Amino acid sequence: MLTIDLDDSTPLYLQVSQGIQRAIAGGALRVGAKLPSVRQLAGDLAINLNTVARAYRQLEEQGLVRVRQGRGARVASDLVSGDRSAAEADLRRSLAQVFSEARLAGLDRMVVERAARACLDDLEATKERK
Amino acid sequence: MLTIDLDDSTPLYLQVSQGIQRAIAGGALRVGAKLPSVRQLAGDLAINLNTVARAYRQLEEQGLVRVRQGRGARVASDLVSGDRSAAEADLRRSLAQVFSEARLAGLDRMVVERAARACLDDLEATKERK
DNA sequence: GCCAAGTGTATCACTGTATGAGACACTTGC
DNA sequence: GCAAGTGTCTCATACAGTGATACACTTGGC
Repeated sequence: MLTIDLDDSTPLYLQVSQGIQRAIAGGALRVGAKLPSVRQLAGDLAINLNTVARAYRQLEEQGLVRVRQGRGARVASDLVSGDRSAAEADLRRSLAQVFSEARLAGLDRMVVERAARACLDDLEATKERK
Repeated sequence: MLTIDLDDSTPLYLQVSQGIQRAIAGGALRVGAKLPSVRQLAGDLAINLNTVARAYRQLEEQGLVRVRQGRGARVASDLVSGDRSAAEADLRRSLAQVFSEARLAGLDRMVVERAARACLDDLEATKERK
């Protein structure tokens, strides 16, 4: 469910935390679910346990995960705090960049629209099966 | 047209190159247009000229800009090379992350859809006026 | 032809971030 | 009480980002 790409310039700890974010947003990880231990996940991904620990700490700062020494980490929420309008502004900034890159790469507007719809659908898909 | 946010963790040189990318994708900068000199832009943005130079060099590697010593930099193309299917895969990865973050921030699916459509429209807006 | 002004380039130093190795501390169950 | 499992801390290293400064190329006016 979670993969790491060493060629990607995105820091490993971010690849990990973002992967878990997506799993939570998509419903693959529900509130209360236990995350693998830092050693377990580090072993699976063939990276250092500190790197996983850092990802967990970041998720805890966002309030998505609750980490307790000796006990492991669990999903604490599927909603981060912070005001909506700021989030919407961030969303627009991100989308403007992503769409620009897609168009520069020669992707047609229709292709981009279809990809966007597909991604949104994927996100809801798992969520529905409650 | 181009702004720099020191609080944003995105490297300055990337903020610069991405801003120019967006300007090219949106049509604000047409092929052949001259970019400000590295000193000029660095002065405007209150950053080091090397940082701007690095952004220009990156844009040149992508083939979007042509830089010549002593002569300045011009927009060389509004299309980067590379195959479409890879670009589409990248697009999907990026969108999956951006949408996940938006939903975690509590944004409704409809709000996200509306933002996406608005961003796409903005992108085409300037382009039309030829 | 020369030179001043404008342009990008190269080098060096400094700082902070990312990653990893290893030791430490807490919790649980037997 | 203790062994096994869990997260945390500290230290070291490598590299990326940024800036100051000096260098090299191009153009235009004379």
